[in-house]
Amino acid sequence: MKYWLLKTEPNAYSIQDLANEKKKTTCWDGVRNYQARNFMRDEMKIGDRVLIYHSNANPPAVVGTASIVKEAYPDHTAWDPKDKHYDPKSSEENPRWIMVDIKLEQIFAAEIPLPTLREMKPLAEMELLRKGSRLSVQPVRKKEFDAIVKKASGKL
DNA sequence: GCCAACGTTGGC
DNA sequence: GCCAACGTTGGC
Repeated sequence: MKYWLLKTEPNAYSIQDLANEKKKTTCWDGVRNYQARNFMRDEMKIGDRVLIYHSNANPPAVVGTASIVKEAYPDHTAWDPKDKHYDPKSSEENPRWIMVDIKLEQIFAAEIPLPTLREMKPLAEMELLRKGSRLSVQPVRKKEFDAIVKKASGKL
């Protein structure tokens, strides 16, 4: 089983929006970065665990967890000229972008803000905390995932 | 709103 | 294949 972190801007789509979905499940559409796509396409499997991160928020924070419930399939929003993430180079015959479905596991009672993440020793090498890191879909080490969930449960 | 750090595009 | 110009991300 693998561990991941997915970024979302709460202004556009927050973890509360996910909680409000039927079955607390949503398709993770709109990813338009090759490295992020490749992680979703090649490595994400049903049952993998996910940290949800609110970027461009006050403060930016890890706000909860989810899991993968459907593996990679074409992102149809790329074919819709009216969609914000429309890409004319993607077609039904040759889809360039893909998405997965995720299901909410838990919203942390207390989110973990970025400054706190930076103080946590087990997260010293975390991709999210690297200077200039912009990847919206990124792998997370088990010890990083566990440390964050443990912190959120108030056991640290 | 600013701007540093990236990623992509396209001329050559 | 290089690289300048441009667009985007995301913390502050």
